[in-house]
Amino acid sequence: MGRAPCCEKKGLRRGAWSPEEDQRLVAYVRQNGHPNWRALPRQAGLLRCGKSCRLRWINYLHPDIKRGNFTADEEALVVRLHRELGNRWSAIAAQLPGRTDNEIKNVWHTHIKKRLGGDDGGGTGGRQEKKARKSRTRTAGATKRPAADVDSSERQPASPGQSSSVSSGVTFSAAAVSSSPDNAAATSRQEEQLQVGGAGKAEMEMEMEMESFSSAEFPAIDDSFWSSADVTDLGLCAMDGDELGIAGPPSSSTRDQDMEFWLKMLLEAGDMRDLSVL
DNA sequence: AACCTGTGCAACCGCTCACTC
DNA sequence: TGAGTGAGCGGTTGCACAGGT
Repeated sequence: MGRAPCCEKKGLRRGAWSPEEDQRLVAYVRQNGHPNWRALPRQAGLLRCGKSCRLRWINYLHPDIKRGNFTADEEALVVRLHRELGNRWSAIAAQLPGRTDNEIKNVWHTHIKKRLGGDDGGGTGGRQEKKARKSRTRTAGATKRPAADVDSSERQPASPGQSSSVSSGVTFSAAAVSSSPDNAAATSRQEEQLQVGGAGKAEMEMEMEMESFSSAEFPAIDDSFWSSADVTDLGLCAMDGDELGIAGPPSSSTRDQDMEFWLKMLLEAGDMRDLSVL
């Protein structure tokens, strides 16, 4: 019963929105609201799919949207809500005024999940692998947007207040943090890496060793840890070791020292479990 | 300087739900 | 009651850019 496509794609623009389009959309919605997204683009004089307009409005143009990096509190809330609600981003977004489901989803996949120690089993788990593949093919001269696409000069600059690399703080070694559910995934990641590169094999082996150590010897760090003694409250995202009063990973450290540092951090963090914040 | 790789985010895709007729 | 339609949601992709080699 093939559903009709949400819009006739022929002749419609795709890709990044130009300032003029934004302006039109905002002006139209301000004046008329959005009783019917499907009809809106035509009425507003936009060569866009209604769905696309809706998305643009909700995720970017809506006056209540809060731009910029997530605060520690917001991240903590996302972590907690995700634990309660799963990947129901819209439900999570409802608890974070000014944040959209899309934004939260992005933040989750790019920042938080990584910090929590990798794949949560859902969604974009294969991202790294795909990216790697893509990079390989891209250099061989592949992916470009369709011709209908906007040219790059029209591309939106990063939104106001948004630095393009917003990486917040410390990057955990996946091995050191890997909390129990993820061992399989982590292992496969490592296997993958082992296949890819000959260099650094010793490091890999060490990581794998560390990982088996962490899963065997560590008390399992369950999700409640991350939500109770929140990551941010441990200062793991925004502070370095000095600020914590803990000797940070020596700047010219060897990898072993790094490992030791993070192990120590995690062990100490484990003692902070009942520092319940939320 | 040139190239390669990883990251972050905006946008798209496809599915499901809710509603109407 | 079932088909058609619009809206919403979650997953995925494409691209720019930063950092590394």
